[in-house]
Amino acid sequence: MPELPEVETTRRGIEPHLLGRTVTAVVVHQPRLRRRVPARLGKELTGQRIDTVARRGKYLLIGTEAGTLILHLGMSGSLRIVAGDAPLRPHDHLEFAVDNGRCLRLHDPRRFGLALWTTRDPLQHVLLSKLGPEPLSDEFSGAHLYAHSRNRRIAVKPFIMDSHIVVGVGNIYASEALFRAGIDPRRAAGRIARARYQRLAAAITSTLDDALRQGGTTLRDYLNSDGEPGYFRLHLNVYERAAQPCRVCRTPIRQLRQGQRSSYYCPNCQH
DNA sequence: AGTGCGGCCTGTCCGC
DNA sequence: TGCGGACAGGCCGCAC
Repeated sequence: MPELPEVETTRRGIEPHLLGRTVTAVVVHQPRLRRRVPARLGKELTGQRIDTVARRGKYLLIGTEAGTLILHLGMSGSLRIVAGDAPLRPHDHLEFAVDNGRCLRLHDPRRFGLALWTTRDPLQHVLLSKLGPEPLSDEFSGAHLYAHSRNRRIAVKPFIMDSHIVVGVGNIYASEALFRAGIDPRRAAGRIARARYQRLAAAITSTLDDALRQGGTTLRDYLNSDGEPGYFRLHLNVYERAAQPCRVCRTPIRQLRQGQRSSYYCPNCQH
C-alpha cells in the first residue's frame, strides 16, 4: 500500500504521540507477518522511552536507548494512534501501549508488513544497509540515476522502483513520475540520456513532494494515523486511468504489465 | 551481477 | 448464489 509519502505522513502523524513516551506494554496478536515478529520484542521494548520516530525509505524506526523497533507497512499495513481501550479490529496484529493512555496499532490484512528489533544502528541492518538515497535529499540526483543505469537492460520503471537505486518510489509514483518526465516506462534504463535522467530525478522529487503535501494517495484503503485519507489521488495523471484521456493531450491512457505490476502511461506524451 | 519470477497473505470484484 | 481467477500503495529469495 504505502509508498514514501504515505509512510512519511504516517511518521509525522504518530511522532507527536510517541516522542518522550514510555512503552508500557507490547501485545502481539499475530506474530506471523512477512517475518515472524521476534519473541523478545515485548521484553526488550517495554519500559523503554521513545527518543526518536524516524524513517528510512519505507521503514519506520522507533528508537529507544535499548534498541530500535523497525516497522514496515508492506502492501496493506497502516498505523493508528488510538485510545488504549479502543476495540480491536480484525487484522490489528501488534499494539504498543504508551504512558499517556494511548496505543499504537499495526493493522495489516495481507501481513506483508514487518516488525523487527535491533540493538545496533538500524541503518546497518541487513535490510536497510544497501538502500539507495532518499529521493527528497540532496544525495539524490539525475547524475545518480544515470551512473547506476549504465549497461542496465531493465525497463526504467522497475529500475526506479528498485529501493537499492532510490528508496520510496512504488507502483503509483513510478508511473506518475515517468509521465511527468515524458519517459516511456518500457524504455531500457541503460538507454536513457543523462539530460533525461535529470528530468526524471526532478519528476520523482516533485511527484513525491506534491503527494506528501496532499497527505499521500488513497486509492482503496490507505488512511493516515488519524484515520484520514490522502488527497493526491485527485492529482494522478495516469495511475488507474486506463482508457481515460491524457490530461495534457487527450490521448487515451494505456495500461500494461511489467513483472506482475500494472503500469500506466500516455503513448503520445511519453517516449 | 543483473534479471525475472514465485511466494508471502487477505479482501474485493468480475465473469461464468 | 457460489466459485475461480485476477488483481491490489512491497519486496525478499531464488533460480538462471
